[in-house]
Amino acid sequence: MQTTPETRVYNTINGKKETFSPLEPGRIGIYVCGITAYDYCHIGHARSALVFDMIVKYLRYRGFQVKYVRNFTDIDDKIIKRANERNTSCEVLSDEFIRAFHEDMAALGVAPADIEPKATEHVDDIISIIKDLIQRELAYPAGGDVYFRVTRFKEYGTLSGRDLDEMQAGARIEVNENKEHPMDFALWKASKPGEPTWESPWGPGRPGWHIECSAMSRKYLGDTFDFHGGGKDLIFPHHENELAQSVGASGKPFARYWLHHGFVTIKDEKMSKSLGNFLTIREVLERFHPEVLRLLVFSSHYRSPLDYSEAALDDAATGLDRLYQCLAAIKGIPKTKATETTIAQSDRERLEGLEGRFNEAMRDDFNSARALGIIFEVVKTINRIVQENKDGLPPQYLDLVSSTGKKITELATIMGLLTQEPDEYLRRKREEMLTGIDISAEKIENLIRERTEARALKDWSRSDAIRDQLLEHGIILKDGPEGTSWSVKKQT
RNA sequence: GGCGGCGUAGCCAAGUGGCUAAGGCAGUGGUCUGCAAAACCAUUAUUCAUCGGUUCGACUCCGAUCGCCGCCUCCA
Repeated sequence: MQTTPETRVYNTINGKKETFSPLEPGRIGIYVCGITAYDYCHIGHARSALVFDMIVKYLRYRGFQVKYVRNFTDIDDKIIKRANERNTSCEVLSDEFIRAFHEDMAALGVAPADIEPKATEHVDDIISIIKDLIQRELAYPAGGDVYFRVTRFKEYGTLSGRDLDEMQAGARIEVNENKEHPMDFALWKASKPGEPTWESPWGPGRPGWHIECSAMSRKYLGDTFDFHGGGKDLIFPHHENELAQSVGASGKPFARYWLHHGFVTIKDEKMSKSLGNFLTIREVLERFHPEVLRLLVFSSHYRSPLDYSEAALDDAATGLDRLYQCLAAIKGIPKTKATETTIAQSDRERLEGLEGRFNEAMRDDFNSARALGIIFEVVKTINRIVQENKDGLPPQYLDLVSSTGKKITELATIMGLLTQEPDEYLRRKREEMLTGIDISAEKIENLIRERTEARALKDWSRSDAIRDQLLEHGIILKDGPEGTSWSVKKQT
């Protein structure tokens, strides 16, 4: 654990990068809004999970004890609607997609949150917080519903940077006679026939969307805690309303730092269910290694938009191979006793400076893109050293190179990258590619043997014919010092 | 209409009031090879949407213009 230099984070609430200091020294509480479980997750959800996975892992690497809470919304309008369409219950439906979510996260290598609470398991906590709000006259029951009284909460709008008058001007709000003010929002909704229902002081009903997060964050992290995160689209109304509810109920500060990540776009348009331009996580993982997606995601800053395309993933895949190939190459350097070979001072400094520069980047609002750039720089330096010292390196230099390799692996792991054994990764990659090829490995090996004989006889035309034959099957040959190896051509 | 963000090489993407404007992909040149391929190395922006202003000095700060995107309704 290093003496921690300051970490700076961009806080949505004031639009500034601030120096982070935890509420309690050494400990961090973070609440992230998870999914509404009624469908498979798309790449946008993946980005959210990956970004906060990285942030939590980084904070832990920095020595903080992190309590990470990410909820599931398992009761809401969309779930009710979908359950009705499918002729099933909300519970069955949301369970199914929570399971699917866990599968997707496991496939992505995203660690589970420490606590993953569900709204339906916290109805008592929700009711209790609503009572507090009513008592403080920040909420009122009306026609079986309960609404938050926005005009009573002076700071309403501070998170999203708007004020009530502005919002009303351009508002597209449904008419609701029960509400005192058009911007008042539901804390509790009277249930309609056939909907899941809980008893409450205001009659049978169910929680509104925002209140669950106020109740669950309070329960697991307390009234005031460090980080609250989610996608930019949650800033308004979800987080604005949460803030109002929580501060309203407790009279204390709520989240101290608000982190919001940018969207995944496709052709520069937001990926969303309503636009229908989304890809599910499982669809993408059918075609790409999870670390490829991670490399793409962390190649841009978490607050920027991220444009998704197959081409971008192809690029990322090539980049990932480069990283793994470097690590594999390090293992191949022979050790020599020679003392003639040296590594230039500037190169040594580059290798030794890796962790410091990596941290400089990550400390600055989790700038994973810059951090990756630094890793790639070091990889390039190592590749050059390896190239220039094919005959081997003396022990002290070999130690430097291999410990740098280990450090690269350690740091990349914060982003969930380079988690496999390099040889294993490269081997499996080849195997996976072979599945789309209409020729067996055995047959390939036989042809290679035949070609080797031809080459020994300098029968180049025969040799080239065999190479062309294999190329038709998508197999590329490589003649190296230890004989001929082969790989599968990239599919285009 | 209100609020916010973005515009950096062929593509993606960091970054800074003044040292060589990271890095990845693609391209080009080389090493290697019988020729290739793969891998590796080298190289690729006198310039940061446009026009003004502040400054000794701006791509970085300010203003305007153009273009793109997001939020204001469910949404990661």
